Order: sequence, then structure tokens, then C-alpha cells
Amino acid sequence: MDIKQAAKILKALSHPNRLEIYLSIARGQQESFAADECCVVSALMGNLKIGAPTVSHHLKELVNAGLIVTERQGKFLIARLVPGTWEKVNKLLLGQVR
Amino acid sequence: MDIKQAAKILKALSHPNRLEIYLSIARGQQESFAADECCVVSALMGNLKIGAPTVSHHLKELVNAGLIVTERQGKFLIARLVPGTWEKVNKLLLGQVR
DNA sequence: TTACTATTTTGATAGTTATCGAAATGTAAA
DNA sequence: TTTACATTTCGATAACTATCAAAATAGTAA
Repeated sequence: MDIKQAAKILKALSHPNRLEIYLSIARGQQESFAADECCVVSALMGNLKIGAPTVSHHLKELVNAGLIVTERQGKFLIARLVPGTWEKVNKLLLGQVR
Repeated sequence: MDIKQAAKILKALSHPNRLEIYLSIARGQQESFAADECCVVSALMGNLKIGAPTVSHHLKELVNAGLIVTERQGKFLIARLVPGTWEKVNKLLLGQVR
């Protein structure tokens, strides 16, 4: 994990709404949402005070940083965390990596 | 650690040059720099390709986020990490905190 | 097909910021 | 004091971005 890539990941999480989206996805994964709650964009639009285009934009940035992956299921979009991405950033920041 | 504060800290680390500065301070702390290398701003100016005003600006953002503290020693400015700040962000991101 | 819902794209705008040069300030040494 | 060096402040600019409204696209159901 080099510094530029780490900065990109940190940047993706550096906006409150995007961090909230990321954490919602993480929580949703833990709690294994019911089918109704899987419609990521529309579900997140309810919690946050932002519109669908903005949520779509934020999701793309999280994907682009390698923090999540998305998958279309019918009309809806499902998101999952990419395992390990955050941990690599953390290791760099903790200086446990050479 | 609430989401807004975490986002602020992440934002402070989301720029490559600022992340590099933060990591340099962290490394410098581990290796206990000799006196000559303690002049933080001028030392970092050599590694990075940015001027003194910009380094000063970046340091202020790291201070403002609670990631480092600075102290003037004569002509020079010394910086140290604030213990625990990063760890709190990491705990939030790992979902290990209620 | 048409109608409805979910998401994305486009285009625009307002606000933020990384960077610089120049000037100002702080500090030590001569 | 004057000189020299380290840092900060000021002012400006170019680039970036979060957000929206409107239009377009994708998918489902009637």
C-alpha cells in the first residue's frame, strides 16, 4: 500500500455523508438486511439528506477507491465491503508495515 | 468518536502530501531524530516538492484535526503525534465500537 | 405495449482547497 | 544593531467537489 493509494482511500472516506454510507454498508453486512432493505441507494437516501444522484456519485467514489463493490439485483443495487482494504490503510498508518 | 469528527480526521490525511507529512512525523518519533532533523517544516520541504507556506498550511490542518501537536523550539518547529487519535478512527471503521 | 420505480448521467453552480509569490513575523547569531 | 534563517500570513488563482434539477437509462410489472 503506497501513500498515494492510501490517500485515495482516506479521501473516499473523508466526507461525512460518504463515511456514513460506508458504515451503513458495513452494518448492513453484519446484520444481514432483509430483502427490502437491500436497495442501497434508496435506503440511504432516507437516512441522509441527499438525493439519489449524489448517493450514486458517492457510491462510485467508494467503488473507485476499492472500499466496496456493487452489484445490480433487478432494480436495486447491492453493495458489499471489499475485505482488507481498510486494514491495509490502518497498517500503514500504524507504522506496522515496511 | 462521531462520524463528523472521524471524517474530519480522515480528511486531514486524505491528501498525499499531508499523509506523507504525518507519516514522516510518526517515523521521526520512532527513530528519535537528531537535533538537526527536528526542523520539521524545512526538513519536509526537502522531501516533498512543495514550499514552506504550503507545509505550514498542511501542519495546521493536522493540528486542527487533533492528529499532531506542534511546539516551537527556537527557530524551529517540532511536531509530535497525538496518541490515540488515529486509533479511535480505526475503531469506528472496524465497527468495534458501540 | 404502457406505466411505474430505481438508478445513472448530464450540466450547472456554489463552496472548498492546494499551491504559489511576496510580505511579515519570529528567533538566533554576528 | 544588522544579518541570516525559519516560519507564518496574506492575496490570488486554478483545480476540485458536493449537490441539485432534469433528462436518460434500466428493470419490473400490469
